Amino acid sequence: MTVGMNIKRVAYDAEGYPVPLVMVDCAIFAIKDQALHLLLPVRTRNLEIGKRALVGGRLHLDVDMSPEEGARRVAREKLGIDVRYLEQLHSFGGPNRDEGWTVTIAYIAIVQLDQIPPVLHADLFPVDQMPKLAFDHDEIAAMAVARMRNKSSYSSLPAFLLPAEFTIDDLRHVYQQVTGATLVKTTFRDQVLRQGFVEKAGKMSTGRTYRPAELWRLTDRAVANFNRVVSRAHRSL
Amino acid sequence: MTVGMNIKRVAYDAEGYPVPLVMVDCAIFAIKDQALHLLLPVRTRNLEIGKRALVGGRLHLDVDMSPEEGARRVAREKLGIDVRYLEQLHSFGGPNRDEGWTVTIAYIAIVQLDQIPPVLHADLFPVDQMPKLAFDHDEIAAMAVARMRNKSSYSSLPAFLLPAEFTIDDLRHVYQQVTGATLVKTTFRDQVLRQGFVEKAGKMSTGRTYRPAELWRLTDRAVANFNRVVSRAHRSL
DNA sequence: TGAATAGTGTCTTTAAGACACTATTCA
DNA sequence: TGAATAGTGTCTTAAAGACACTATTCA
Repeated sequence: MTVGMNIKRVAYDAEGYPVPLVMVDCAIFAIKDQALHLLLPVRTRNLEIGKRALVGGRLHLDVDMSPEEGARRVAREKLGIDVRYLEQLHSFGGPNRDEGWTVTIAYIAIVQLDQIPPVLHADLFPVDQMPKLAFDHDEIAAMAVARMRNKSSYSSLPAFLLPAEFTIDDLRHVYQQVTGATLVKTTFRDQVLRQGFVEKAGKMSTGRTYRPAELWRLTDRAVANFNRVVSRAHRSL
Repeated sequence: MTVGMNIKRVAYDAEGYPVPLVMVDCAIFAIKDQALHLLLPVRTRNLEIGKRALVGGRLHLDVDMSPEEGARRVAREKLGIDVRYLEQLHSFGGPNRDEGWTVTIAYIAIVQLDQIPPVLHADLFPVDQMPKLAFDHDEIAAMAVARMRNKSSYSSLPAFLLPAEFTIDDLRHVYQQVTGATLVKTTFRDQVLRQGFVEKAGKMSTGRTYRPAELWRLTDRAVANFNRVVSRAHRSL
C-alpha cells in the first residue's frame, strides 16, 4: 500500500488487489540421544540470514498440486529429506510476518536420524533447548512441540520416531521422552497390544547379553488414533 | 502459466511469479431442533452461483491483521453474525479449487440459534442431510463435522452450542446429539463436575412442572481440553 | 550358573456403568 | 399428594497400577 515501508515483496491479483505470499514451513522432528529434537537449518537467503528457522519456502504453483506436496518438496529440495510422516499443523498469517503480509501453512514432519544427510547449515536441537528462531518461527515451533506432546498421549504418533522394527520397551521409552510422563510397563504393554496398532515382526532384538525382546512393527492402520490414551501419565519425570 | 485455461483469477508477486489467492471459509455450527446443523448460504456472486457453500471470502490485507480476523469479518459482513467460538480447522489448496490455484484457511465456528439474523439466502441444514456444496466444500464440511464430533468426545466444545447458562442434562443431551453416543447420566455428571469446566450459576431452571435443575455456566478455562473423555460412549443411538 | 532384561500373574485401587432410591417442585 | 425430573448412593464390572515372579538369552 504505502511506499517506502519495510514490505519486501507484495503480490497483486488481476484486479490490482493485494494478496498475501503463501509459504509452507516444516517442523521436522527426530529422536537423538534419547530426546526429541527439531531439525533447524540456518537461513542463507533473503531475510534474517544467519538465524535458525524452520525449513520453509514458497508454494510453487507449477509443480505443487497441494500444500502437502509443497511441504514435501521443500524438505526434499532444501534438506534432501523424504519425510516419513507429515501432518498439517496450523496456518499463520499477518502483515508483519516474514516478507510482508504472508501466510504460512505449517507442518509437522517426522524423520529417522539416519534419513538426515550431513547437510550444511542444519542441526538438531533438543526441543527444550531451542535457539531464538527467525520471524515468528518460535511460536510455530512451540505449537509443533505442543501438538507432538499432546497427540502422543492418545495416538500412535511416537512410533514414527522409531525404526520400522522396535521392541515394546523402545516404544515405551519414546512415549516417555516425548510426553515427559512416566509410563507403567505392564499398563503400557496392555494398552499398546489392545489398541492393535503394532504387529509382531517375527524377529528378536539382537546385540545384547540378556534375553532378547520381540520386535514389532506398525500395522496399516497405525496412523489412526487410539480410542483413548496410551497409559495414564501418573507422575512427571 | 498457460493462457486460455479455465483459471479465472491469477495473482503475481513483484518478480512475476504466480501466487495463490487466499480465502477464509467458516463452517458455522448451531443446534436446532435437538440436532447439529451447519449454516449454509447460497452463493450469489462470482462462481457457482446458486449453490450452497460455506461462508467465505478473500483475505483483505488492509483490514485483516490475521486469518482469524478475516474469518470473523467474513461471518460478520456476509451473515451479520459475531461468532461465539472460532477455531482453525485446516487449510486446503490446489490448482483446481474455486477460482484457480487458491488456498483456503477453513474455520469451525459455533453460534447460538438466536444469534442468526433472518438473512436472505442462508439456511441451517442437519449435518447428516447436507446438500451438495460448491467447489470442494463438501470435503471441508465433512472434515468440520468430523472434528466437531471427535473433539466433542474429549473437550468442553459442545457447551458452546448451549446458552450461557444450562443444566447438566442439557449438556448431556448436546453431547449425545453431537457425538451420536448414549451417555450414562451418573457417569456424565461425575465426569463434568470432576473436570471442573462448569461452575454453578446459582440459579435454577424454570418453566416446568417438576423439580427445577441447577443452572451452570462455563468457567474461564472451559476452552481447555478434558483430561480424557466425557463419558465412555457405550452404545450408538 | 549368574547377570540382566523380557514378559506374565496377582492383588489393589480407581473409575465406569447399572439401577434404584431420595429430593424437590408445581399443579 | 401425585407426577415428573433432579440428584445421590450402592453395587458390579473393567481397567490402571504396584509389584513380584517366571522366562530367556549369553558370557
